[in-house]
Amino acid sequence: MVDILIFVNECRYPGVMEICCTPLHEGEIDELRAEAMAPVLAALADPVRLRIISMLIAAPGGTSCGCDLEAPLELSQPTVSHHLKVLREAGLVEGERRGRWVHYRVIPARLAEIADALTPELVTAS
Amino acid sequence: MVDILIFVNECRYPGVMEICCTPLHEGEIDELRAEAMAPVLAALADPVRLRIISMLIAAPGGTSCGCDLEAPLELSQPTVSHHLKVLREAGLVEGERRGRWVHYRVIPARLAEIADALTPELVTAS
DNA sequence: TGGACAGATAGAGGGACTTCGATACATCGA
DNA sequence: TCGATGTATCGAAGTCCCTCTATCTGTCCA
Repeated sequence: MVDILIFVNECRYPGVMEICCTPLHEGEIDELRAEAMAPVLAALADPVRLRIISMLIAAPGGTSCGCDLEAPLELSQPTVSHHLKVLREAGLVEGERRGRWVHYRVIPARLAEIADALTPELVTAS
Repeated sequence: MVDILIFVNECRYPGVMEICCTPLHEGEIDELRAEAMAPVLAALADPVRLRIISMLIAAPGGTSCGCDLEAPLELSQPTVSHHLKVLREAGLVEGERRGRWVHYRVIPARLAEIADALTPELVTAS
């Protein structure tokens, strides 16, 4: 899809083009914060893992064992285990072993952190 | 002086927001929604692109031309152009050509939609 | 009109990711 | 103790992503 919008701006000051590239960057996040935030977003940036998170939240009690995820996801056990590990290492879910099962649960605060990190910037922008 | 500014915004995922940003906590999301949401998160899941978004928001007027991003990011022009393209195709930023510069701007609503989709219902989830 | 400059594109190299089958580990029940 | 079952890890194949250099397009100014 390509949207073509045509804007017609009147510029009163011919020299204004030179101002366009004034140095900016005040209050932008630093490299460290970006490097810390990206992996968590990367953990979320997979259809399978989004579905896993959604399924965990929707599950009765907010928990589900890994074996119950394989069938609806139509993925092999090692693959599901891999995705759960990624989510675990990103701090987005936690697992609790109960006998031979591991019950997984979403950590809501972690999701909220990410959401908040994306939201406040909108205040200054709008 | 009259400048004619042309907006060319390509969205690789047409109609994606309608299905992409169903909150994760409102029942189990289906495969289509997950497939639509993941690429937008993937666009965000890169330190360079997070910094670009932050820099655009922090810039005076909320816009910056691509050339001003290269130095602080310490990346080549093609690399910065590539990242801007990814953000553009995810619908997270838009570019507006002014003369030989292209001014980029974050689309706050898009960020807000992602944030809303991630925001868990802490009351029920915790 | 030609040089200078901003931006986009093409292609390549190196690395990371997703998925699988095979296999090891952990726990339960008989 | 032994077999069954749930989970984790390993290694491989294929794909995708980030970055670069080289090059092309588009725009401005002398």
